Amino acid sequence: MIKDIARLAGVSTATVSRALSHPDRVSEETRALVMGVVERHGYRVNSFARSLRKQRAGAVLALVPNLGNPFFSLIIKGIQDRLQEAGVDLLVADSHSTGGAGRSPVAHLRESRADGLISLDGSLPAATLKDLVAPDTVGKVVFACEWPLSAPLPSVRSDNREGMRLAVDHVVGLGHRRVAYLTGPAGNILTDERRAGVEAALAAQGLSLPPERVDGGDFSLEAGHAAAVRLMAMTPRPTAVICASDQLAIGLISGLSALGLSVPQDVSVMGFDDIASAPYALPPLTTIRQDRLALGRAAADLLLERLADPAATEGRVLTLPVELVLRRSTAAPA
Amino acid sequence: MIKDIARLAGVSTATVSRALSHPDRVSEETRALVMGVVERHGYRVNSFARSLRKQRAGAVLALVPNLGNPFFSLIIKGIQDRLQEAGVDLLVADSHSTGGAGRSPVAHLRESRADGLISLDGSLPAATLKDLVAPDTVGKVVFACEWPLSAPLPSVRSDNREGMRLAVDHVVGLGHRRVAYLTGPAGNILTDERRAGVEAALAAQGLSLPPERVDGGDFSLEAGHAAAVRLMAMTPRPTAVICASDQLAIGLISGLSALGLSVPQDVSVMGFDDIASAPYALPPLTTIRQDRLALGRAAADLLLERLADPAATEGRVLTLPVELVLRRSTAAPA
DNA sequence: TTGAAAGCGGTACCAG
DNA sequence: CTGGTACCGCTTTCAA
Repeated sequence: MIKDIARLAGVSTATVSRALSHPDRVSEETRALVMGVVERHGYRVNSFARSLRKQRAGAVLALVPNLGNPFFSLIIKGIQDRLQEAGVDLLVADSHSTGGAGRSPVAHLRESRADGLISLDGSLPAATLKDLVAPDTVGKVVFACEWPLSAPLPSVRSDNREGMRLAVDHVVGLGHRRVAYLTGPAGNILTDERRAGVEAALAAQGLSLPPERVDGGDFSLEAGHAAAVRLMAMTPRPTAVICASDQLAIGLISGLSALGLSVPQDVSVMGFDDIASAPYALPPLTTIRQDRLALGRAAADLLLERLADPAATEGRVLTLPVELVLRRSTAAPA
Repeated sequence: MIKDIARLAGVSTATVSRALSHPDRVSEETRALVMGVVERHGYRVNSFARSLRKQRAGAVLALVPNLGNPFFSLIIKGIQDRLQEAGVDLLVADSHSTGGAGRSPVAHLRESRADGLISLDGSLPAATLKDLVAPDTVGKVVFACEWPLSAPLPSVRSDNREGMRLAVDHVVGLGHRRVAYLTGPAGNILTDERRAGVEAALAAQGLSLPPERVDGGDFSLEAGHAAAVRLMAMTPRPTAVICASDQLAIGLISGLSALGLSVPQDVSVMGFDDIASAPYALPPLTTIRQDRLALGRAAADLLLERLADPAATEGRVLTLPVELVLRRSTAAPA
């Protein structure tokens, strides 16, 4: 194809290639000539041929725990925005729907379909993780939002502990003493971090988090809804519940409402994330905001930098600030 | 690379290639021999070289109006699930964040980065649309959820009109006579379809939808929230509001609540979509369910079929059934 | 069943 | 600044 352009322009293929990829290495007139022909024929370089020759895909893979989970959409958008600026394509895959023919996500790297990988899943199977830290892949991987405890790979994350400190200080400041915690899925790093954050902040206030005041088990609406009955059956009841996610909080409020209880009159509820619907919950949800768009962006940025210079980004961890967003779901205890 | 394997196995590269791609065209023992070496060295084919030779990318591009909008996540997941089964990769791009260097999404097709395109955006710029119906691309494109009115391209969609008929019949059956409609963004095909559906169904009941009883303007939570004041300022007030999306409905309920009004006692509210949080809204939202996962799946399926046989899928339109989901946000008028 | 070899469409080195 | 050309890694005739 480039041959056709070369012939039509009366130059060599090398010149066409240069005119397209290194405009400055070609004389003004030649460039105009070539570009004219290119334009007129709607010529586009074949990305395989180019990739094969340059040994890079021009694409990056994002690995998402569950593509159907709306929580990730903004992170993905952040990633895509940044990649697009760099002229890099974004491939997405679901880390849970096990690669059809059992293909590990790392296959994309090894088959050079992608130059790098951003994982939003910190709980990858040990085998996959092992593949990721292999010498030929370790320089191409970055984590976003979650991260694996067992390997010191570069990552971008929100300041989960600080977020929970903000949450605890807020409800304790309101006068709550019995605060319950709705946690995420076992084995998840965010679950661990946030819980540790809650415990530490509570301890700093001279309070504790007895295990029976911890419920939940995943980040979902359902889990939050289901926890309401159990939490309210306790005596004495907790007067405030901090949730590991907004979904959990919204589910909880729904469950509480089904019990005839209202927020924040009967219980205060806090979320974590500040998802789009948090301001429209009833009552509007007090929560900890993490900037998912910025997180995605930063992760893409980090990966791009890592691909360019693996050594410089070795083990780099970026912790993004979080913020307390006061709305109406918390109040002083009755 | 394949050369190394060939050398190590003591066979030709052709044989290695065959053992990998057409195991049946190679003797049992040769295959075992080759596979052994492949296994031992963790060899993976280079996808560019293969793509370059076979002239196909093994990837498909999904074009999303706004990657950050959680509404699309389930559709994307459906697409990805189906593609994965077929061993095809999924690239995603945002149709609104105009391709960095102004690259049209069609560039992916022309540069053979993707074999096909699934657009979730029915309102593509005229120029893009023109590119899509060009002879060399028209056989590679399919629409999902939305579709362009000006070009008869294959598409998968929900039965929007029937959905609105269900909604209208439900509220009218409850005894409502003054029903308002919260509509989507102007120029959007779903906006048009759904509104037409509402009008037709209302007409069939001997009722009408005067323009002043139409509000909204996009599918968002914000728009729903903002509409509450205006809707409630009307005299006489509408007793039921049908919304073009669940987001709109949830925003509306929030706005209503800020006004001291409650649903469904003061007003009945219906949504459309049945998003994950609909059952957890306060009150749980009565809505029209569209199966976004199935929709994505079907779209991927259709594209795969179209790539295999463009003629057979010419202008094909798949309309997926929708369903009324009764919850608590609707009741007989006071 | 297997091997030799011709590309697939570009890129970049090396001369000129 | 431009052209000739080897080569990126794999697939697929064509012959043997």
